[in-house]
Amino acid sequence: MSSDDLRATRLEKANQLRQQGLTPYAYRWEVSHHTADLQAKYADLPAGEEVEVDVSVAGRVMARRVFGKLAFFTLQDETGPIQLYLDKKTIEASMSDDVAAFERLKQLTDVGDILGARGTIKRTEKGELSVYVRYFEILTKSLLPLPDKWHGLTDVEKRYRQRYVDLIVNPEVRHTFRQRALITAAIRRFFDERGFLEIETPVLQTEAGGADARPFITHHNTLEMDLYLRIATELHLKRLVVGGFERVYEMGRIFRNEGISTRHNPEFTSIEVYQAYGDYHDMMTTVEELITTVAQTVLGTLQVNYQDQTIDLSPPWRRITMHEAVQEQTGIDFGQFTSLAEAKQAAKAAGLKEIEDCDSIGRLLNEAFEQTVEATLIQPTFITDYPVEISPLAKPHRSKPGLVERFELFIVGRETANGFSELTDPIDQRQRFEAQAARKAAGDLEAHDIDEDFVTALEYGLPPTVGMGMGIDRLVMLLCDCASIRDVIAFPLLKPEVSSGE
RNA sequence: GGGUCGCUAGCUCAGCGGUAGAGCACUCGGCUUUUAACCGAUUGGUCCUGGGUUCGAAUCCCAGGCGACCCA
Repeated sequence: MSSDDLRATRLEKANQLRQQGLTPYAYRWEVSHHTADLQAKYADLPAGEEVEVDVSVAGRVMARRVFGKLAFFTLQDETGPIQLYLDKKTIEASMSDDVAAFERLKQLTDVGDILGARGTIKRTEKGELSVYVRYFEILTKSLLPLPDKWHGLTDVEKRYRQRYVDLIVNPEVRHTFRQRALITAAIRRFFDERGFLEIETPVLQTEAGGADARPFITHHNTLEMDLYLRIATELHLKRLVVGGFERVYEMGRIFRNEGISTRHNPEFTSIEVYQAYGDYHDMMTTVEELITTVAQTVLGTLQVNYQDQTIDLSPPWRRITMHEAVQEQTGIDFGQFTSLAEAKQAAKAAGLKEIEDCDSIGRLLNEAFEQTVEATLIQPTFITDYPVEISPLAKPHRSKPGLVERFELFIVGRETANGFSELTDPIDQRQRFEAQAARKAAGDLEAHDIDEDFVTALEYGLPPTVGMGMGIDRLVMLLCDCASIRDVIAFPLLKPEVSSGE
């Protein structure tokens, strides 16, 4: 039967319900229990026994097993399944003013319908905990068939395009998004308990900044001006620290106009945290505490299984400078070079590729790091002390010229967090911005102009401050063992399907 | 951006140059202890789109679309 025929059949059933004086789209149902609560409460009820309690459940029919005068439905609510035991005699006795009740179950309900059911608790002789139904209502008539009850929905594209179907039939998907909510709640609790204030900053901005990334452009009609969607929350949160909030954070959506992959979605969730009077050493400890607290709260363990690898989150995590890490992998000490040409020669000799565009030793070092070190950082590792050229908002290192006080946290070869002692010198900041603006003028689409107002804010005085940004999606991927960022974003960006005939 | 693979019934898939198939779902009949219920019967198609080759294309070729994976 074709899709249209299946739908027509169910529409006809909805009409028949109306003819019986019933609505296929009810208004409410009094729920007394979730199925998981019942499963837990009556876990020890022996097969064949009934408990004379009144319970009321509601959910979606996932399976129907109908006999002549007896039927078993599998009902699924948010917490999971329970069986409905529907027996003709009992239903006819308890719904005596509704003679068509049992026939309605057989003829007018389908897999996919939302049902409400009241009755007692009974474990069947075959051992399945059931609601022994005395009264039921069809609360919502479903017009479309669910995927194959055994194979489910496996087509990845369909799962993302119709996430609601994915959620109905794949319990592990519901679990992932529940875990995600627990993770974000635990993160907020962590910072709230430490005196941080969550403050929301603008998504629409006249100038994007705070990161190297291409922004999305949108348009304000009455102002007749283009606006950018934010690529970071950094510059506004630091303004708040200038204003006197000593501990602030924001968890929210960031938009970057770049490609899509298993690790990139154009809109993603980050948290940025700023703490006055601290430095990057303090923040590394905080990040360590944050992630271990979240893992312990949500997973109950610090041994995380990710894609067949075991990640040990037990602190303390390894801390190693970028120079040391690169030297470990390549044997090259980038600190010894006095000229770029000399450094490039050594890099080429070590087999590094595509280094022609690097216009400084610092960028070359970073390239060497990305090519040789990043993928090896499986267990949590803080890489510290980055070149100033790639860190335009970080404070110069207190003892190492050319470097800044910055760290990045790597887990399973992925950048998971990025933090630094914030640059508080407005004159230095202006010069760094000018260098970025020059790159933009030279055609770098990820570079941005000087944020004059931010420099002004720094001139009023930013206390010594440490900041940190972390990708929430990647953390959820790690803790939920998801290979693709699309598995932790409910509605990932997809190209529209082109329907023929348009 | 490059490479590999996929797209056939509502779902999961087979068919790979000669009449478009199976299981599940749906529809009808039977059935008071099933849980992938079972038994019997029926129904269901833009084979992703557009060209080309051929007597004949779901199948071979070209281009395009969407997606997955790997690489950059």
